[in-house]
Amino acid sequence: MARSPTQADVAKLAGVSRSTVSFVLNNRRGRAISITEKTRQKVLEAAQQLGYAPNALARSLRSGQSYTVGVLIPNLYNPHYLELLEGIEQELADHSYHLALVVTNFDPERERSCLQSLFQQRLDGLILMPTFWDLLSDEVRLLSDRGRPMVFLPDEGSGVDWVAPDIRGGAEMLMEHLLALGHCRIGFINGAVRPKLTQTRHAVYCEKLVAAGVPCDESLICDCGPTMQDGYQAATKLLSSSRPPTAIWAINDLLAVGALRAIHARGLRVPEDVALAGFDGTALAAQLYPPLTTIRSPARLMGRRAVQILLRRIEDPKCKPMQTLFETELIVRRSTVPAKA
Amino acid sequence: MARSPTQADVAKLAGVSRSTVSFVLNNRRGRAISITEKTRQKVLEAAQQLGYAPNALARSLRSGQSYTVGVLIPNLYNPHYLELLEGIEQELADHSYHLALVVTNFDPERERSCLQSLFQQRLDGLILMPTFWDLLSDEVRLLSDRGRPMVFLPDEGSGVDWVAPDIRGGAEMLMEHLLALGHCRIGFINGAVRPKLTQTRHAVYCEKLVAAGVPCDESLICDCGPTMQDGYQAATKLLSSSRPPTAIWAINDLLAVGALRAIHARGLRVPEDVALAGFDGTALAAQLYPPLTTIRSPARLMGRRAVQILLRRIEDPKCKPMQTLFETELIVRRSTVPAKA
DNA sequence: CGTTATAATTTACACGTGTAAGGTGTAACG
DNA sequence: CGTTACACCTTACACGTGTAAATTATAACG
Repeated sequence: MARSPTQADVAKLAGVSRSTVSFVLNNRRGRAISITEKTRQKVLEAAQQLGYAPNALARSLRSGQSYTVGVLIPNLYNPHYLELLEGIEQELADHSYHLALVVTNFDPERERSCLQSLFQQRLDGLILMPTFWDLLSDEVRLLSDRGRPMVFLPDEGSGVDWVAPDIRGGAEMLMEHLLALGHCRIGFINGAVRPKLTQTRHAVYCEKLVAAGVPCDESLICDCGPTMQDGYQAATKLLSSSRPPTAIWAINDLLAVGALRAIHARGLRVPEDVALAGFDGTALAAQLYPPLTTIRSPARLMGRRAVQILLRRIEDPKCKPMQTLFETELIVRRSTVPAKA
Repeated sequence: MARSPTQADVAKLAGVSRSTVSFVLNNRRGRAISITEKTRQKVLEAAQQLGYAPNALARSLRSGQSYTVGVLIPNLYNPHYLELLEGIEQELADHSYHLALVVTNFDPERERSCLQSLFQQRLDGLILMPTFWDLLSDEVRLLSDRGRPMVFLPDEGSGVDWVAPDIRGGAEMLMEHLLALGHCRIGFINGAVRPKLTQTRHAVYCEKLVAAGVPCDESLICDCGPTMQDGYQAATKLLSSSRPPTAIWAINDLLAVGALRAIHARGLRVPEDVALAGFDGTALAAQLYPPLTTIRSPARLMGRRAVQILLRRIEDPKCKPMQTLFETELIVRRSTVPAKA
């Protein structure tokens, strides 16, 4: 009921000064400050009795550290982002850091207000998952100038810290896989909320087709929104074309879920009639039927690494940019290669 | 580079006292404090020039409000929890509150340390999604006694604030639906991480069978973990029995995903050979093939409501317990009822 | 016993803010 | 001209903490 007890309350009860309480409670062994065992016990007992807990805000104000990291996530329904977030959360927890979550929905305004939080010292650092940060370069530069730590995940920029998967490598493996299976008409479902996030895969898609001597048919490329439902509609559109594709590549696993339903709904078999592949290698891909061929990037590891870099940056703001590129891996499953009957 | 500017810096540059700066910046119109337009402009200009932003920590320390709400979530892969979280996040954002996320993995230790945070005034309140809180009654009671606001989502206890879906009603509708379709052997996949979360559905499952004159065959009930993979294994086990079920009810949509793959993998058709139903009514359920019959609870709304209650509680700690039960809805889809051919 | 070294504790300041209370200066009015 | 009223601004305190510096108590030693 009453307000939470403070060191002053503990001090009064124990009959000592407030700073003695502080010394006892922050007792770093081997410190130049010494306390009699007797008063030490008195203080601990009083603290215990009152149920004292230090006020984290006051502590942060004093120390300049909030032990809180902000995380910008575009949405909460794409499992790839969530696996990244899982890694981030675990690593932060391992270091006793707190996690402030902001869902941006790709809205620059939301992102801006989040950067503002970093500004206001509520946060020790920021992990920016795919964002419009290129549109916010003013704020970002200002924050950089003030030495505010931030890590981009994934986003490769020079002079800043980032973690990213080798998207190009993965995309190449995937296209080679599809082409090697003999597919010439490959549909491409391109969730185009952010051109920046999709441009590499789009480029590789075209390059690999051309390299294989296949013309890049624009009608096989279908832009759409970010949800499963969008993937369903995109695939439906591709399949109802007069010359439908024999394989479909959805730019991420989430869109592939919708695409898979669209294929099934038309009574087509996967992969016999239409092969299907995704991207990201989420757990969901393995649980579809048939299980989905995809490119795995080690999302949880990437999340953890982003935190490691951020914490390193916090403790040493001057150290040179840290950037990690993670290998990706082709996971071939039944959605492109039928079980040997 | 240099530390962030404070009101003192602004004051010095503008040539006024620090508190004048504070008055200008917090300028509540119609306040008893008046400032000359001239100095007002001087201050604003100086603040602008220095890029001043108020220190949120100091402000919180002073005001006793952190404008941050803690959210305990069991994990980040069950879409139902994520939809609840979405609602929470949106409503918090609408009220300019911050969201501190803690993933508990059903680990009481994690939950305890999170409650500790509330203790330390870092948070204004807490939203507890399914937790072991009944095991933490000591801490919870202590926090309650100190008037710390918290809302349970979902968890019905007397004397505390909560939001919950009508699980019993939903379960009854679902069982009636399956029984009406003529199913007698109904498998029940029971993700039994927390008995408390599943006991109602389990009870209804038995009651409705008995009421229909069908004995409750224990071999049709399969406990399992919380992941899609667990659902796959559970369904596989059920289907490989000597007398396999003609319908399967997975206690949530996530487990149903795995179950669906298991059914398909055995070459069985849904719903002709085995019908399948889930629970929660997540977006994922609609995107499976065939689309999944399920019980919808308005997750985003529930999340929003939880926040509304919490904020109400924060502004008036004395008001009587607020509890909201949300209606659930049976969504019949093709996984139990075939399309009319 | 007086001095001194050192252990134990306290006083004092800082972190950055909001705001009550006090102090100036100017204008109005008797 | 003296008083009063008011607009404007500043001084002063509080929030709860960590810690340097100053102070007091204790013990050691000549």
